[in-house]
Amino acid sequence: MRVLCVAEKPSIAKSITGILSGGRFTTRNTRTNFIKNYDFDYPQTNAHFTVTAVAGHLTSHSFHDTHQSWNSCDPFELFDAPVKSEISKDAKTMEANILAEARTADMLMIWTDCDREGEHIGSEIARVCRKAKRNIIVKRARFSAIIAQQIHNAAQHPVELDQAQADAVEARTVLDLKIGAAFTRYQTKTLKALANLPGELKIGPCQFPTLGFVVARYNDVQGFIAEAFWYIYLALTRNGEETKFNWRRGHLFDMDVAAVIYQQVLSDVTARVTKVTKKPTKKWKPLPLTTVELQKAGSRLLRLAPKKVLDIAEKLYQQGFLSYPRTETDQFDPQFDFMTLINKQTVDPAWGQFATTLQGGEFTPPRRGKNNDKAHPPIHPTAHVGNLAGDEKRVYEFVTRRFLACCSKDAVGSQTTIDVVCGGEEFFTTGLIVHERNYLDVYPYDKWVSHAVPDFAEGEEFRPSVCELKDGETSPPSLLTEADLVTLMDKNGIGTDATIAQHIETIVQREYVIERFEGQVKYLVPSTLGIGLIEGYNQIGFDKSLSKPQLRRETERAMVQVCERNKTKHDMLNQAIEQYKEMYIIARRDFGRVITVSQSRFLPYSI
DNA sequence: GCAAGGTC
Repeated sequence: MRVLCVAEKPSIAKSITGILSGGRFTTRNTRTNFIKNYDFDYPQTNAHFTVTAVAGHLTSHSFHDTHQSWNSCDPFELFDAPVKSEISKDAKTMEANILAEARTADMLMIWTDCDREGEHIGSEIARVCRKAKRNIIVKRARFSAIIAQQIHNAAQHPVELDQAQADAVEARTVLDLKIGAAFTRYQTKTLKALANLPGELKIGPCQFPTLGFVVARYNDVQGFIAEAFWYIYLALTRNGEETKFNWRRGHLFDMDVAAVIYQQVLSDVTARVTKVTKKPTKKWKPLPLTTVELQKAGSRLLRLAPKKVLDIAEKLYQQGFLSYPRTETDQFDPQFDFMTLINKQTVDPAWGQFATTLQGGEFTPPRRGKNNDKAHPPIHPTAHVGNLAGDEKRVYEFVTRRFLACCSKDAVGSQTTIDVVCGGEEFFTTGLIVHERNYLDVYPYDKWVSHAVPDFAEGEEFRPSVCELKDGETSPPSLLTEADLVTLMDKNGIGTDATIAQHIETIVQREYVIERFEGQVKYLVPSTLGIGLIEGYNQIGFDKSLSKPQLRRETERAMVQVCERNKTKHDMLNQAIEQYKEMYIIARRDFGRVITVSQSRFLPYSI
């Protein structure tokens, strides 16, 4: 029996080979530089195994010649035009490899990631192998972590490929192409005549809402009207130290009411301590690291663009320093071997000492988040490396410190709250004493510092040194940062962990969005072009405007229904296409308004 | 010449 195993990427092929072969295997090169074929015997199932890989999807989708050219048809026709799927140019040599290997194999065992895209890639691989050998047995190995026991179990008990998941991905792929092509061709043709545009106005179902978020926040900032408020401020200076008290009411927007209360307080300005509460408190250590969290942290703490952080993590992964950097999982497998990885870090001059204390008994299992993609563990260092420089060093350091922090203990402190009453009004102040820093010692990105309050006794009375009616005003929301945008996209299901950063980079490259620095912080502001497009589409009055996340969220939901077999891929495709067609028709009917809004925006092209 | 999703 000869079994051909095909993984989604070379690294997985290598890992499962190492486990299944027990380290005894031979390696053959293929015509694709980075893909190897591994051969070995697997006595457990009395089979000869060949393990290889592809690199993601093998096929790409396009229109037939009749609709390929921009002048071949009205863009609207694209919604109903047939779409063909072909092996993409880059994938030809990978296809040739698995074709050749499949010819002499009895069974194909698919080892792609256990997610929707993995199931679809599996279906692409199966199609190629059946072309080489019509009656090849097709099986799928199911595993949720690269752990010896799981990999052996998957190899010995393969299951069937899940066609429903592959169908869901197929439907989305076709849908995205049609939407992207129809709207891109239409708005480019219509608006290009107007202004001196640099090229095509490319747009797609993820680009629309991503840009929409940036414009919406910009409008919130522009349209913000500050509101005045009033509050009573109380302070006590004792032994040269000032303690500030907060008003329980926070602040009031009605000056007259605030003034009346203030007068009442002034009638008796003796403050009495009603309660002194001292309670233990903790600062929780961080959750295991996902891609989205890495990007947010990278943007906020390291000031690196999300795409840049992911590119660096990718490179460190390829060098064997980090685990796979695209993961939604924020819980470690219970069998995860923490100690071996912690041991590797004990030699580091900066955090080695801390790793040693974890080794010596301070280790505590990481917190468990709510997400598990069943394909990859949280991001962690897989080896120690001491000779990195620049941004690579900073990203590696962040991931490593985060991992060690996860394996450490929460910080422990105690919080003191002092409640006082003055003139019938309640005020309070709090103090914090940090007793054990624990994970904070290795994770300087979190701040938690003691701020003591003087000793107050219950029942104690004092005369405040300050009692004033102060005013202030509400402050505008801040412009969107990249970290904010990643959060919004993640929450609304726009893009995936692997593509969110890409989408952000795309709208910047297309000049719909401009990066604006205020000090060290980078904000995203829409360009005149970006505002013109989004406001134009919004003015048309879609309740499900293309600039809002709703339509994309519905696509995501429909995919889940297809996966659960509550909907066919044809129904999903037809229903979604009908909705986008409707948007398109309204846009075309009212596009004059888009043009009016756009014209003033487009002419002064750059900001 | 259009997208979004994989990964190199």
